[in-house]
Amino acid sequence: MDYSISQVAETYKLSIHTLRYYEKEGLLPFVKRTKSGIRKFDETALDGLKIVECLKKSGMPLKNIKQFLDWCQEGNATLAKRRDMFHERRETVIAQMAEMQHVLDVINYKCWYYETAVSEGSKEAMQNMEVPPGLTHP
Amino acid sequence: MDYSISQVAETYKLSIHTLRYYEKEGLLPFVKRTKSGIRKFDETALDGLKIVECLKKSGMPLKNIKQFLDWCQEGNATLAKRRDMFHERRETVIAQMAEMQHVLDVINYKCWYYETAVSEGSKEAMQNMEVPPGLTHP
DNA sequence: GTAGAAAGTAGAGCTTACTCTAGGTCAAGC
DNA sequence: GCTTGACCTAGAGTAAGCTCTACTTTCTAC
Repeated sequence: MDYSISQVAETYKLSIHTLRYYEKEGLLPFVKRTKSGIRKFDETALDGLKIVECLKKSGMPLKNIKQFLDWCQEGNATLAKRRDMFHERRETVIAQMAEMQHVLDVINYKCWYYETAVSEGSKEAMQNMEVPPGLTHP
Repeated sequence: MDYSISQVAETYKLSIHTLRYYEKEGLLPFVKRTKSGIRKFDETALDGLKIVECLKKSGMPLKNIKQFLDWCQEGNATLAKRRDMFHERRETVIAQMAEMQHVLDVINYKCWYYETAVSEGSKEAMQNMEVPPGLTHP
């Protein structure tokens, strides 16, 4: 079953412009065309798009995602590169999640702080910027 | 104790340019100056920078961070707005962490896939784009 | 008091990732 | 066969977040 660009845009919450841009940048090598030039997305093309989206969400720049897709086209010779890339991605994502947990700790503290400040009324000028030690880097 | 812009840049892994840019954008309202115009960062200024960094890492655009800092300057009248902002931030960060876990699941699958593909040698043309169902959105 | 490092300003330039416009083509329904 | 809507391309424009340049001033050490 094939999908049109507008159906894919709808499903993946990307604009049609963005999908065309991705293809121009070499991020959608599996998208085919009808004889009259209209794009058709089959399951392989959609799986490719899913990987692009996944890598993008992992914080990878589009040009590196294109690099990966180029390796895919080159066949088995690049298997080790691709494996190493996913290992590196895994480390990056794990580090990001740890950082996000840290950010969440600070935000939770701030939520508590402002809940207290609001419920106590405007007791004193609360212009506080403090963060408990251990919740931030240095 | 006060710190110079270069010490702060070093400690927080930001460029001097970036710190000056942040100040210009109103993101560092607690930074003071010597009589000759040289910036000095005290504990309050550093706490302010920590919050900016935290909000930035949470994915908040700089102009919204500035909005928050403006509210801080306005005093108690904005306490509820600030509380609501941190609640909204918390929801966003929690959603992002869930999404990152999902991304990590896909990457872990890909790590396994490529480890297998590499160790089995170039058995067949592995140009696979597949992702197990349930690991991606639609 | 002078060299050189480090600070300052204003403003131009860059990168990434879109986003939009103009103008043309194609397919389906009347 | 003609309208209408979805598709196409090429290329210009935009927003965010830096990053750099040019030039001046200030601080530190000899």
